[in-house]
Amino acid sequence: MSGYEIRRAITEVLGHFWHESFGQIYPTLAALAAEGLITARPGDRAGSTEYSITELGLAALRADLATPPVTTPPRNGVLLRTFFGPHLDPAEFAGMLDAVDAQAAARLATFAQIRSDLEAGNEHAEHIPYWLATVRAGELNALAQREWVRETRALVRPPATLPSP
Amino acid sequence: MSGYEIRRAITEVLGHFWHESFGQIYPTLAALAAEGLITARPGDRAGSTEYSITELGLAALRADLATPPVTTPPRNGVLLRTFFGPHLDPAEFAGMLDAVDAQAAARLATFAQIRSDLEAGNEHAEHIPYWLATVRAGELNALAQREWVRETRALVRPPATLPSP
DNA sequence: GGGCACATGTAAGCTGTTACATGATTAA
DNA sequence: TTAATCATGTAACAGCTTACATGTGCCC
Repeated sequence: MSGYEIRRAITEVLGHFWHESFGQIYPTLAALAAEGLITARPGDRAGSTEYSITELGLAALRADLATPPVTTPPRNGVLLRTFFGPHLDPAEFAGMLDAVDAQAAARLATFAQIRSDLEAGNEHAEHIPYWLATVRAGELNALAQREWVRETRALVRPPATLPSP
Repeated sequence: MSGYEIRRAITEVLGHFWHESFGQIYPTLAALAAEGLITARPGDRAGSTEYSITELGLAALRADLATPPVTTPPRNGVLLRTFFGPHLDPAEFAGMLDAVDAQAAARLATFAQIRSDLEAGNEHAEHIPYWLATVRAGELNALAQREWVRETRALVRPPATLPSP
């Protein structure tokens, strides 16, 4: 693939759990080619370069994947605002919850589409269970977020007391 | 609070959804003091400085909180490894799932402790629902992760076919 | 001819981490 | 007395984003 295609593949395929910018991709491709982990050749379009992984590169990839995953320290803006809830305008806070819910719902719709595409296709058979697992992670996460929104709405705006009989 | 205390409070109280390092905290405190958003005074211990928020600072905090949360682009090492699952040794992959599950279980235990502390105390009454909401977010997220591990184990290692009668 | 998608690459600059240097206070 | 904790601050650097500069090829 070319750098451009790699970017698109990362955005479209890994989008819900990974990202890279051009500023990372192009210098990295040059570095990987210099190390012999990938090879470069002219692409179909003028000026474009297509890359392929080498045996050495595949070994390096596998060694990297065998490394324990790095967990990035958390910076969750929604929960930070929730923590300081009493300092926010209630309507503002409710609006934020609505936005979280709507985004989670939209993600669920996307995942449903990806899931049905994956289940319909019959290529890459050995990869399918793993790809479905990443989609499932997205679904479970979105479902948990929607549940959190429901519970939080109830928590912060307790129901009015029933009129006494 | 002093910078050191702020660090500890962030780690202990906001730890599951926020973090800051000393390299951020000390320069930021100096900048905030220069802007008049906080005031500095000598602390109890020799060489320590305690800070308090000013009215101006409180207004700035509220303005910041009213801003839409910034969502950091995702880099999920576990899902990246899952996506490339067929390139991993199955035992390695299973070990990663075990680790994810164990970490989620540990987080659930921590959250249970925090929750009971929050429910027992009767200070900061107006904050309690919001603090419980952040804990609940951690719980729901950990539960979703454990469910994902269960489902993924089944997905990638399909049950042996039953012996025919 | 214009606009869009494809395509590459770099430079400026911001954010944030890590490591280090330094020292006071407290508990074992 | 010695280790741990409290406490501050900086410098080097890693990582990454954004904006910009530049150009091709296709479709309307």
